[in-house]
Amino acid sequence: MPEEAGFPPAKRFRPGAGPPRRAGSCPPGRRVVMLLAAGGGGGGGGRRQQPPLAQPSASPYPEAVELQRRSLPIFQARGQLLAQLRNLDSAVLLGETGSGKTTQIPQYLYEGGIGRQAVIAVTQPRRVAAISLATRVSDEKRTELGKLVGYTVRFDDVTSEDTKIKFLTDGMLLREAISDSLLRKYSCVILDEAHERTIHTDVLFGVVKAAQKRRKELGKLPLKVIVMSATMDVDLFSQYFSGAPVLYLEGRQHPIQIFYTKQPQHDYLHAALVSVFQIHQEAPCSQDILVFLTGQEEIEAMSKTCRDIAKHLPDGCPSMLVLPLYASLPYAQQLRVFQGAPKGCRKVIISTNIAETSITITGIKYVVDTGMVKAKKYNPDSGLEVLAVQRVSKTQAWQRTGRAGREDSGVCYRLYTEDEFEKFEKMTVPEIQRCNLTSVTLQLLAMKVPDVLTFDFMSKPSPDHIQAAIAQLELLGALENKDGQLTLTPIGRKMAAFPLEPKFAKTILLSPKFHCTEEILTIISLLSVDSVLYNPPSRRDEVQAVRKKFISSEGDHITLLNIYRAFKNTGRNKDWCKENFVNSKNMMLVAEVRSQLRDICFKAWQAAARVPASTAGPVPWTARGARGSIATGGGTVLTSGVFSVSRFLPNQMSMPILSSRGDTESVRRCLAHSLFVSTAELQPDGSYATTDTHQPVAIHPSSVLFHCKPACVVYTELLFTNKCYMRDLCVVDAEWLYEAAPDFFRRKLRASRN
DNA sequence: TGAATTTAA
Repeated sequence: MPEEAGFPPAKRFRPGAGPPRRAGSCPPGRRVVMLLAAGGGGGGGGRRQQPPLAQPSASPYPEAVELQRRSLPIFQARGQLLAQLRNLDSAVLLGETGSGKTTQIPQYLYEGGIGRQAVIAVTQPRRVAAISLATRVSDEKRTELGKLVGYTVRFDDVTSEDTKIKFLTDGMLLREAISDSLLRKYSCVILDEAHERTIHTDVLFGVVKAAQKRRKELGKLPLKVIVMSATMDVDLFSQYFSGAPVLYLEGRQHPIQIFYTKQPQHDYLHAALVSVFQIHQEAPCSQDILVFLTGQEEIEAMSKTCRDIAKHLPDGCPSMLVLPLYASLPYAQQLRVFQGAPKGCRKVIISTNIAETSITITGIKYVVDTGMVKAKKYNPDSGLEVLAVQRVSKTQAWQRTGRAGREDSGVCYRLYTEDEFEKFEKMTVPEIQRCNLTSVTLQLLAMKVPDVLTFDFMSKPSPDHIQAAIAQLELLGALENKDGQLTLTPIGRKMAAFPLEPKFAKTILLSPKFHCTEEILTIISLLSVDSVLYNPPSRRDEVQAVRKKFISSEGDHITLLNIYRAFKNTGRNKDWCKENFVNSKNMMLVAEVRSQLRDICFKAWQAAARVPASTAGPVPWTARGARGSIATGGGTVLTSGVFSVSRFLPNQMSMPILSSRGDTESVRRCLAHSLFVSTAELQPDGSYATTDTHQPVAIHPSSVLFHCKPACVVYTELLFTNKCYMRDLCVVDAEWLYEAAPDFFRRKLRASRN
């Protein structure tokens, strides 16, 4: 293979769960039950007699579907699997990709009469997966989606009273746990893709374990927990669920050849380029290539280089279709990776880690793995989040490799040596140890977890890390400390009702005081969705020219508000989006988020009204001489005397959703009052430093304030990349900040010192 | 003064 990269002979692997193994030797779990012997897909050798389905009469599906289900590797283990699962409270299921575990196990349980008393939940880290799995399983059961089999994701609940098998995002189940921490609706919770260790799955581990224990103590319907993982590191899962047995299922993956480089590569981009063209010159052009790089800029640059080189290849060499792939690419361009290349042309996809799990492309024969990712790390000392290019973990490398063997045998070029690979971390550090914990902490407190610091996390974040989250929540007024016991304040409870970062929830809850809830709802929706602005580096001048008309000297929040208004005024027009370099898919999402938040404003009020007066506390908003229009929440009527409110309030009202009309100052005041922890001030030397810790920071070049030097700003995000950048800034008056939090700012603000 | 991985509620 590529001479410069210097690949020695390949090794053969069956990917999915990791390196090759012999049946007897692994996996390393404690009580391992091998449910399916090797050779499942081969067809040769002694074919086992197929066990009949639970009730012969319960087979209403046409033969084709039935045959298809029976042909899955997992089917041969069905009887054993059910026998095991019937008697277990908890189990860990290690199933390679292609084993059929996610679609079949919920059906087996249901058909076997396990967990029929209530609902079987299957969680997924991603929305699309939850939806497509539910669709698939309801097809297999020949039922209408939303009847026996349904799904619940944000903005979309396709379930009914008949639903017994429910696919949902892990974030959604977590949200449900806030109002019912015992998960009473469910007889069984299957946590799928557990190896990905998303922050939501990790919190769910603890929630589900606690619910299981508590239900047992109370003599209620037992809760069965099944953890499903596609990688070998299941020991931790098993230990966490008091030594739950590990059931092992073999999958059906195609063999993949792996090449390592002979020498370490100091320039992985160059090595990737060489590899791509080497493959291109040698392999049949119907075989596509997938390259893993780290980010947009790198990918765009590499795409351009590839296209340039492809133009000047010798005769007889196939042509090349180069497609970049990353999350912020407009949806229409993302879709192109699924289309086949024209005849005589090879498809080369250059992607971020989005193609590791989120997007699956068929027909990939070759994977080129640079061994690098861009990922967030958390620095507990400074409390800063750092985004940096780093080495992948072994798990990630296997995941990438597996992308080559989905339909047929494949090849993976690893642009690092085998020795280097051996030094990679075994697993990716779980997200819960890598990011800000304020949201999680608020959610746990809303579930009335007695002590967040001792919460039974599978992989504990450091105490400093949790303490920092508690401190943030205290500053936001969400917490109070009653005799050493942390509890939520009434505002804190309302904050937990919003599917937002706590500081954004607080902003909304404060907005009535500034008569600008309409505007704040829009701004917060825009901030809580992926960027609606599309900035192709190659068309920078065009973008700048077009964006000029929206720009506000008051900062990014007001600018975003202008863009949303323009979008709305054009009737949510897609062509308008395209002309203005606005990501229409994200913009539509903003509108959905906004209406959800608006609903919650009404509900949060109603919920607060139900709390007895003694504990309700003062209501955070008062309607003094209303400017603008008042919207009422679907005829909400509150009984007077149920809660304590200021005497200025009328008897009958709901949370006032007012518009400040053209008054942007009150919007900025509102932001100052809720984001005061995140302020930075101009220093005498022209640089910026945060007010709180005097961390040197800079205005991000994407900000409309990049060329300006306002004295004082609040920002919504701080991220360390090349520098410590503030993103989404709003110009504020130092006086407003002082007014918002006099204790916090005493002797801190430059303005108050001078 | 110069640039963002990804997912979810």
